[in-house]
Amino acid sequence: MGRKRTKSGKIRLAEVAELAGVSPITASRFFRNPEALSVAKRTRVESAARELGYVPNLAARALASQRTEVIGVLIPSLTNNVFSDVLRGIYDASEGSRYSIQLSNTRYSILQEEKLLRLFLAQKPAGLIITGIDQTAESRAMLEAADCPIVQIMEIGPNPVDMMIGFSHYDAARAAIRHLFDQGHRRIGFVGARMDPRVQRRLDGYVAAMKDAGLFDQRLIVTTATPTSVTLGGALFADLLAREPDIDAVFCANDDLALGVLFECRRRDVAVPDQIAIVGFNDLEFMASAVPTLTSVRTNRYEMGSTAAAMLIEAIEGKRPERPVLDLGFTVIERQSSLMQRQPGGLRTAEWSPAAQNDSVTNEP
Amino acid sequence: MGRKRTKSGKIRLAEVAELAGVSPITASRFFRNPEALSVAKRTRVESAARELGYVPNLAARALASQRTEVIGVLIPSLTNNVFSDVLRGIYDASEGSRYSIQLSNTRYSILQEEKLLRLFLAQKPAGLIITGIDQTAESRAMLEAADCPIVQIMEIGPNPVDMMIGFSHYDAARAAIRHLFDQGHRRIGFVGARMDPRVQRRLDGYVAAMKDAGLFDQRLIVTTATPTSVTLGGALFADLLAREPDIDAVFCANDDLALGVLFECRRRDVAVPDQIAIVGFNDLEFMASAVPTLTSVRTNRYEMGSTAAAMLIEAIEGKRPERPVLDLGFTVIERQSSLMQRQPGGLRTAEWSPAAQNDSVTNEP
DNA sequence: AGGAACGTTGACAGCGCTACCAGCAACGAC
DNA sequence: GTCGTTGCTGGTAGCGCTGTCAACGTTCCT
Repeated sequence: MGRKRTKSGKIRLAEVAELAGVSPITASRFFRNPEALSVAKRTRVESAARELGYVPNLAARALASQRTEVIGVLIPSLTNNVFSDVLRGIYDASEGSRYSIQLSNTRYSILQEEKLLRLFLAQKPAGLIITGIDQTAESRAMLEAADCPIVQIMEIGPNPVDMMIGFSHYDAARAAIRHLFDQGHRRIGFVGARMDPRVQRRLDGYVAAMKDAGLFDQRLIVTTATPTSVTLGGALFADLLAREPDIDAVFCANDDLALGVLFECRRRDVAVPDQIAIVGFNDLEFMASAVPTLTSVRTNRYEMGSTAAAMLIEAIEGKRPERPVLDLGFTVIERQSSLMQRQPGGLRTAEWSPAAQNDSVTNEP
Repeated sequence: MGRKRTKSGKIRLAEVAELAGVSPITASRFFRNPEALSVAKRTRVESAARELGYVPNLAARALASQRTEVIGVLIPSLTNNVFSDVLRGIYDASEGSRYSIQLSNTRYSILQEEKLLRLFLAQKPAGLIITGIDQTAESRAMLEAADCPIVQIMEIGPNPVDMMIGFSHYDAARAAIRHLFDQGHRRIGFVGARMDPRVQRRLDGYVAAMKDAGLFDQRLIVTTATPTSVTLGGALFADLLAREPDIDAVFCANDDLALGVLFECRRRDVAVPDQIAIVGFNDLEFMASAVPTLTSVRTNRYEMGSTAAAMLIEAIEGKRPERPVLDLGFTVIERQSSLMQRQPGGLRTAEWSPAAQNDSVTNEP
């Protein structure tokens, strides 16, 4: 009776084919492209597979077809809330598809990223999602030589490797500062941590806005390479306040820092927003709940992840998007921490959509 | 000249072997068990591999060896901070090993878990990390039949499938309540969300502690199946307070809820801890930074992840741990939000270590 | 009616690696 | 000196699947 089963007792494609009364290759096609089969054989194979509880062997498939059904994802941090939202989007969008996610953590190092990229590409992934637009020259070359679709996420920039989805951190920061100007603030501090490329571009946006208004002062900027935390936000703000007691607002490069600043204000009995206005970045869930509620720049992180994965899967399957670069925009969510006169509703938003926009404050260099 | 290269231009093991002047199988052994080679051949293969930039084809390896070098990880949520810490531990511990992590999200559904488990096991993972001790009977059967090491994480219970690492949520909750008793609180509310099995066991611990003290009152408990959030913490607390205005403390099933409660207190001008004491669970970073600082039960999440992965890898390689069940314990971090008289140092801790412990409050049923 | 075009199916030959077993030299025990 | 025994190396034969191409009807066009 030949070898009916492998020693491990697993059902092979050949068994399914035999039960269905077709050749193995026909059974194989059923799983990859059912439309190519006649209805009769399709149902036969389907019921045979179900009856035997067949599960394809992905290793054999990968070896024979010279490609895997793995989407590689490179992100800089697993701890950061921002990435957990993005990841959730990626996993949600890939669920139900044939593709599985292979995740790796670059720890904010582009050298580590290069190393992981080499590893990933050697396994011929079906597609790749990478964070940001700052890769080493070597990484860039590998990406360009890769024969799979690639999506860069988190921000947009001039030279996409392939597809790109994100928003302008520079513009978002400028919009936040403009909001503070609108509320009458002039001595606006900047608090930033980690200082990865995207935080750096937020700083650039802040600097540009301040310079445009003739209000730039280097001493208003406090940054550190240390990873971000709520506690750190409080500490950096304390430093800033000690040095520049006349500041009237703080723009924080992320919401954890903003929460830390809020707590530090409370600790020092500094009134928010009357003495110090606070603006954060990302609009994490707690911002709406804090007392006072905290203004932040909402970024569409979940959508970034899910859209990136969806675009990637489409591209893998040959349907390339009409526009390879997608700007998801951002929204300044104005809340109590930065509004000088309370609004009746308590919430105003200044949305910035990338499509139809002619706004001098956010778009000028 | 035979086929020197595959069409894709990739270096194969055979090329490395040829350059090194050994047989392919010897080259293969170099990558799996270098000690089995003579020093001369070892160095020859090593330099040949380096020179050609050889990267093994994992699909072929998996197919030939009938096993993969993949560690499957099943967690219920990607959003929850708790799991991002655990995950970081897992990824850190697996880095540098030959194993790669395959992550899937059960979304707190044991049916989804069962489905994913079936998928994972079909690919013969090298090992498996699963969350919690509540699996379907079907899942349980599959796990017991699986021929790979398995670690259950996040909590400990009576019947490990294989290895287990975590702590007693029940005991941790009791320790938190005991701390509140010590501080003179009697009408202690419970605020919980999502109500997954571990939160449920925290509730059980709370109930047991309250009953033991003769202080149990069903009306002190507010729970919901809704996913947790800071905002939700405030809302649940508002409900509780409306119904039971005489409460003097709240034990929150997690720190997000606790932060929400703190904000709600601030919103209502309820003094913390003088009118209401607050205790959270997990000791996320912001708890130490809040105003007042928030008491919480510290859980060793990163260690749980890293130790689980390390144990698993050891077990995969044949070195099974002496004790398959590891209790990582917890620590009640006492901070301002629950201390009736301020301590000079501002921080006291009541550590509970699983090893040498004879504490009636935490260990009685 | 002849032929092209299409849809459907199957035979064959690997994909790149490792399990298994055999072979060979060097060594020590009797 | 013979016989294991050990350490290292290589040959053979797949692992389970799919790419390629050829072959077979069937339909449709001219």
